[in-house]
Amino acid sequence: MEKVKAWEKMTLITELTQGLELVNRLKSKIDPLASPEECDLLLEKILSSLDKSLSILNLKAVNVIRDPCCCSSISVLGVSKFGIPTSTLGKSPKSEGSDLDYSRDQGKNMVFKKRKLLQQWSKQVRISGIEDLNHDDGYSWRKYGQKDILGSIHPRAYYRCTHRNTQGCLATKQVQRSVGNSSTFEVTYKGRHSCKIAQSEIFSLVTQKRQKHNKKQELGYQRQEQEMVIFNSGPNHKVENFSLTKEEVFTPFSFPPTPLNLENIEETQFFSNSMVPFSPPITSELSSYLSLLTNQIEEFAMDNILQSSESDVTELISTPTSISNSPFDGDWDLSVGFEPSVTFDIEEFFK
DNA sequence: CGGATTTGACCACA
DNA sequence: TGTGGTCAAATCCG
Repeated sequence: MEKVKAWEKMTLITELTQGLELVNRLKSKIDPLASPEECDLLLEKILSSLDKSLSILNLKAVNVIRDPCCCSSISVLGVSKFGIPTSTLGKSPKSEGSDLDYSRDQGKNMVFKKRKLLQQWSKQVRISGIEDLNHDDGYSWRKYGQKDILGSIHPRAYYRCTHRNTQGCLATKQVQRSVGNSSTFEVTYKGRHSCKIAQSEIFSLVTQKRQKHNKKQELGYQRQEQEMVIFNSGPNHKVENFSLTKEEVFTPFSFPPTPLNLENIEETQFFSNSMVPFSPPITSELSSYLSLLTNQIEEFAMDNILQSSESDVTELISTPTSISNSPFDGDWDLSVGFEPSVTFDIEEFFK
């Protein structure tokens, strides 16, 4: 058994390293002189490599049912993933089956009353400096509570997605001023966004970016800008620690199968399932996406493979789990390794 | 006036 | 029973 796991790890490392290398090679090829065929070939290889990795990983999640509300959830990288149904994640034995507890006003909000049900995943980031905490991550949040926390000078604020009522988006976040450094905020995200508004906003902004870019080109801009994706956050938005429990799956950009308008067709293609190779246009956006892919692979390798020793796992997440933190134990969805929000700075992205 | 925030009360869970 | 998370009425704000 251990040997199998070791073999899987090795294969994953190999495949992902290869993917990384290919992406870098492709990046270097993305210029007007590169032939489309060459790019196609490299893309095919990258996709094949990533698919292999995912096949291995998905074997572990074969029993996982797809999330009913995000049934076609696809990460920003186009990596197909298995979602874990909201109603089965972190569920206490008590609340299984039809024994779902809703709020007192059951018909009104369909809001889960049981705390555990929302603990699908959590991630914690630290944000230095005063900024608009309601929009620091690209989503719009509504505060619904504040609570004094034992052992902490500062109260904890509770936010939920603005689209909770309109779209049933269950994403929430908690913001608390750091005890040591009061200019630092600790933000813990829970639940996943299923709202379409956030997604369409992102698409719309991407389109705006594209138009802006095209205009610049028309105006004779010579400089090639990497304007689509900026990694490792801006100076004010610092992702210091990140961790996921294995039952947690976060898809900040989980794209529904709803048809998208034609002007976003390129994004749609790119975001679609990696099993279907997409065809260029090779654009600066693609180059940027590939940057994202490169970083994700690097992070994936760092977080999930190279640092698989339990001692290295930052214990920031308080999600109750009886399973060890080793990323390769038990059933879990490794597509979280490609979770784009880890290094994806929305603010920088949309500047 | 409608949406967002505040805040005391309620509830689940350990 | 204490603590953390959520609800919902009251209040604020643009």
